[in-house]
Amino acid sequence: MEKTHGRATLHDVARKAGVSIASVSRLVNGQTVRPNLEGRIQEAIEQLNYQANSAGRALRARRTEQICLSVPDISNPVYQTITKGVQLGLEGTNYRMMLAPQVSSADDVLRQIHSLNSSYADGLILLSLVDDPRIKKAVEGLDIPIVTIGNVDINRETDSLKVAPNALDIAVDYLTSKYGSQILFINGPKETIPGKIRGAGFERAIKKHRIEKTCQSIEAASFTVEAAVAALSKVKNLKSFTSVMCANDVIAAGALRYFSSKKIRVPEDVAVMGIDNTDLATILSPSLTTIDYNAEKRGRLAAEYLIERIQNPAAPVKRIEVQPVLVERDSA
Amino acid sequence: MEKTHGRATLHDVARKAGVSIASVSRLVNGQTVRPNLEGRIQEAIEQLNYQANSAGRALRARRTEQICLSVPDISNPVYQTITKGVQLGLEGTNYRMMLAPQVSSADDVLRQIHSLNSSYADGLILLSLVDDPRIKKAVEGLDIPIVTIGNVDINRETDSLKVAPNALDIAVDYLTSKYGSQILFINGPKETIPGKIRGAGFERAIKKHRIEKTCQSIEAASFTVEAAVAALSKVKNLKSFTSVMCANDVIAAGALRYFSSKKIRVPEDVAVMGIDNTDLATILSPSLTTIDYNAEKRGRLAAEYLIERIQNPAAPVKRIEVQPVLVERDSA
DNA sequence: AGCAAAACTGTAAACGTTTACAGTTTTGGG
DNA sequence: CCCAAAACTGTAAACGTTTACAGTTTTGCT
Repeated sequence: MEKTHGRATLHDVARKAGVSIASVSRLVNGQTVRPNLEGRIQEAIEQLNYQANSAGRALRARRTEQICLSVPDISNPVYQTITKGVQLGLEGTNYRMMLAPQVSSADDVLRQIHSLNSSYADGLILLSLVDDPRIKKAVEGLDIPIVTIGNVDINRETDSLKVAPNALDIAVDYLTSKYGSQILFINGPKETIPGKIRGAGFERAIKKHRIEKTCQSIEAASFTVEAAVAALSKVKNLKSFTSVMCANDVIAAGALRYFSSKKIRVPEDVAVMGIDNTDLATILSPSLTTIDYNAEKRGRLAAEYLIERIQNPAAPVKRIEVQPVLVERDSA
Repeated sequence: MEKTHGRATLHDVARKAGVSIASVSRLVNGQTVRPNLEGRIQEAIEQLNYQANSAGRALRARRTEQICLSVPDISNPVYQTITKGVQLGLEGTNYRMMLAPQVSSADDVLRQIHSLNSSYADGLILLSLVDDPRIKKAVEGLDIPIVTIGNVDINRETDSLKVAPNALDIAVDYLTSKYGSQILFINGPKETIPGKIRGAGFERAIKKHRIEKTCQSIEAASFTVEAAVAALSKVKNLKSFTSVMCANDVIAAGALRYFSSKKIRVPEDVAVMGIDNTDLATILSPSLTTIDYNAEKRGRLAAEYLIERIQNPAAPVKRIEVQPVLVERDSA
């Protein structure tokens, strides 16, 4: 008889079907068993509503069928899109996804990585806003595979998904040709990885165009609407710019909000452009011209690559560069 | 000596410290041990970088320290906010959060609930868009506690967090007093739980005001910007309405987008109001007047109640009703 | 039919932890 | 200083699964 309390185990099924637990286990795991057994076992499984216990399996087989996703801030639409992509990539596998709590500071990331030492996940998708030597070190001690999204550099032969660095060239090409060379760049905090990268990208692009003199770069204290509004409202010579390039869509939303409050028309008086092409881009009015960074695809690929790596640790390392794509809408 | 391969175990620590594994386990779990042992054990733990293996613990102690959050659609900002709230509620505990893949249809929910039979989580926070008798049944077979958010009704003594049903009274009161009694209500799909509830709420509110004749209710095919735009563009007598009440902020974003494209000014020509008070509300221009449903708080409480319930299954059932609050901004 | 090889089955051990129980040490009151 | 009670420690079993190994049955060829 099955136990009256708690869920049915392999033993219960085996007893009911009159076979050994090994046979049940094998059937459950997709190995072939003799047809006469298979019928009885299937029936027993059905009747007892048997489902393999994760902990038992994880302990013995040394795999949890869980992966961990670590994103800096779930409020940012780009991370939501990545999260969705990861979910998509997991579809059809039997991997589950842990969503790590907010991991914005380096300490958060470290704590997160450290916690993985208790082996509750088979792999990690790491997205860090910050770059810190301690992160590199912590990651080396970790014995599960990692896939990184974005430009976090860790000393490890790690699969990674980056966006090709020419996004700001595309943006500056577009803006200058359409609105002239007076571009204001609103960056996020320079101590973040995207802040560094996108800031450098802008500098490179305007240098290439030799328009450094007519352009300017300012910095919002964070990648939020409020910080963008605050940064923008400090700009004295706002009228001298014909377009505003924003380091991401959220900052662009801040710019739109600021201009709307000042009755400055977009794009007639000033063009606004974002980066990421998140859901925001079509929600905002005017809809946002932006550079698509393929967040969903990167999330999906990250999940797929991570699982491939888990299943085949020796496979060659994948370092993918996704191409940014200009998406023209109404704001620029 | 510790093993050369893999992570250190209790045995490794015990051997190094010259004590029994039981003592190490106890120290790790916060029980008191004699000071002379404690020092040695701590040192061994440190040196071996020991961290208890989740699977071993889960198997033996019958708790995974994981909870599962099941949301219909991570693209909807309100679920993002709830997710964030849950994360907040988990902070300071050592519970981890699994984010279930998209569970929009009843089948998805069923699959999700069924999968929990493999005991990979100690509890479930359930948010369902749909109501289905099979869900009730599936939930009854589940042997872990559940906290529901929203009006999903399951036959179980379950902790739940709802929003008091007077939100649409508040909204209609406000709109009529400020913009008169010509209100167009844009609902989401009526086969969803929020669609049903909010639709009924609107009917009740306009009946109370005896303004049924000047109001109208239309239905968007889904809770998305595009569906809202589509629904709105089919309305012939749009000019006869002085305000538009939307079943949530996303639909309100669609309304704003539609009006902006038609050069209809908000709120001068028509007022627009949403429900949820998500991040969208401040991102949109004009910023959205909306009814705050306290998504973050509900998420946080859901997590806290779930953990309380896990730790004390016999505690009295909590059925909380959060009060909706009008948040006045620029759109109405 | 007979036999070797192939295909399957069952037994038992192991994964790393918690915990009941019995045994040991410490504490503190007289 | 003695002794009972309190506080702690160690031993060993158990949680539910997978899997090596040895044993059994089936297959397919002659």
